Amino acid sequence: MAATGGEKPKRDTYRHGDLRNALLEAALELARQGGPEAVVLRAATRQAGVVPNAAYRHFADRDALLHAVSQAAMARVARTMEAEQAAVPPAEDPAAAARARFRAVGTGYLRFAQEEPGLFRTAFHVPGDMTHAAAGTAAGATGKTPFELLGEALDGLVDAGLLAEDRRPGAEFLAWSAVHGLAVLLIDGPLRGLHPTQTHDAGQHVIDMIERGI
Amino acid sequence: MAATGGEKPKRDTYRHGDLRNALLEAALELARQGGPEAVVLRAATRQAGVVPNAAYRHFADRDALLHAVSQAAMARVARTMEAEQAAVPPAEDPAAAARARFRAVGTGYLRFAQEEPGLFRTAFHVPGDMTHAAAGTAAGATGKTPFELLGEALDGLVDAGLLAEDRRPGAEFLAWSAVHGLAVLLIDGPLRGLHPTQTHDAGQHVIDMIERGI
DNA sequence: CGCCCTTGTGTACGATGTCCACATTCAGAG
DNA sequence: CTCTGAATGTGGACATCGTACACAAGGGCG
Repeated sequence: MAATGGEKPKRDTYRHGDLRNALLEAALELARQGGPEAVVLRAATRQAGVVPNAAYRHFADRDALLHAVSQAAMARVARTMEAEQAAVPPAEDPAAAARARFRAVGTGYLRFAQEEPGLFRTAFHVPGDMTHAAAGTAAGATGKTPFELLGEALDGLVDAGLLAEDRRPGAEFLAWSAVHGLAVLLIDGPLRGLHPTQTHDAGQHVIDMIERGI
Repeated sequence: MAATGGEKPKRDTYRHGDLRNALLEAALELARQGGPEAVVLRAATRQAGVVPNAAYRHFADRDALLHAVSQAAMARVARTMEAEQAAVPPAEDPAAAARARFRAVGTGYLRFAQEEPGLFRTAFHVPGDMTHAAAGTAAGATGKTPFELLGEALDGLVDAGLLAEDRRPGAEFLAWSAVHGLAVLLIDGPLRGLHPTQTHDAGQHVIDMIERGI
């Protein structure tokens, strides 16, 4: 019994009915624990209770599957950021509110990176092209991608008078660089295995730097 | 003739003489063009004109080989940073000199990322552990690792009175985060394919942000 | 000169991505 | 309601990879 992995779904109908989705789900789970390189086509089909080749009816090749997983992971990043923003206490001062919303973007991003390192790495794994980070499939509940969320938060800073207009252009790349870099450091860099509280502090420090230096 | 790849070295001696090095060299080239996933053990042995298993006399497994390549790549990062520092014109004002040396660290780092994306990605590819970035094998000509070079540059800023002492602790992680994040953006993020001059500007902007926000 | 440890060889196995031909089924045209 | 074609799964096969095990070659030290 130990020989047969842990896949359950014994189909009785010839058709699966929802293979594409099942494969995506299985692949997402693989990515969750093991990152992009753990997304192996045959494993996904196994989990879905189907023969390896069946996958080719729904994905051109392994890369296409991985790409779909990447998009899904990116969408989760967006959702985590949205959740973080939603959690910020209702603001009195509009400037304080704009600032809180901006910080929530970075905090959410970093939180996701720590909580789901496998998915995080998969989201940003794109050999050759990552422009798709702005694609529709990468959007969260509000229909916005992580980049769009960041952009809006920055606009909010400008509106609130916290960021000079002439500093606005290109600011997303400054902010994104810093936060993403820290995320990498935390996930598999020298800052790995930091205590959660220290991790949070590190994140706040980086965001402080961004606010000062942007 | 087209069937046999492009490997030349027809050995006549049974012993290779310098296999470990040959493998490392071949693997480095593979990484240079194709990143970490392109480092395939069999390809390296093929290039070295030796049977696949021979590699196991010098590396425990593919991961060990990849690790060695990663270290070598990291050393090149260090050398590029050193070169960038060496190129800064002799300073009059000590403060300006410290500042220039600091900026050179970031600029060199970014330059390497653009010029050798494959090696750059390989240098920072470490599934599980990246603490080795501070290991001796990762050092450049002066025997210092990228992290150490950054640390020294920051110390220089403090000595020159450009950075408050109480801001010094942990500053390397702020700076590293920002620069590394930008490097990733430039290599396979939305900033990929930017014009070299724009690329340089982006780098300077990020370093500006660091100086202001650190 | 002879022994043995190091280094390279041969053969083999399991896993993976992918191709091609075939089987099964669903859905719509008549 | 039946027939038929387009979707969807299946089976079998192949090249490539990492790696294990047993064997061969040969260099260095007694």
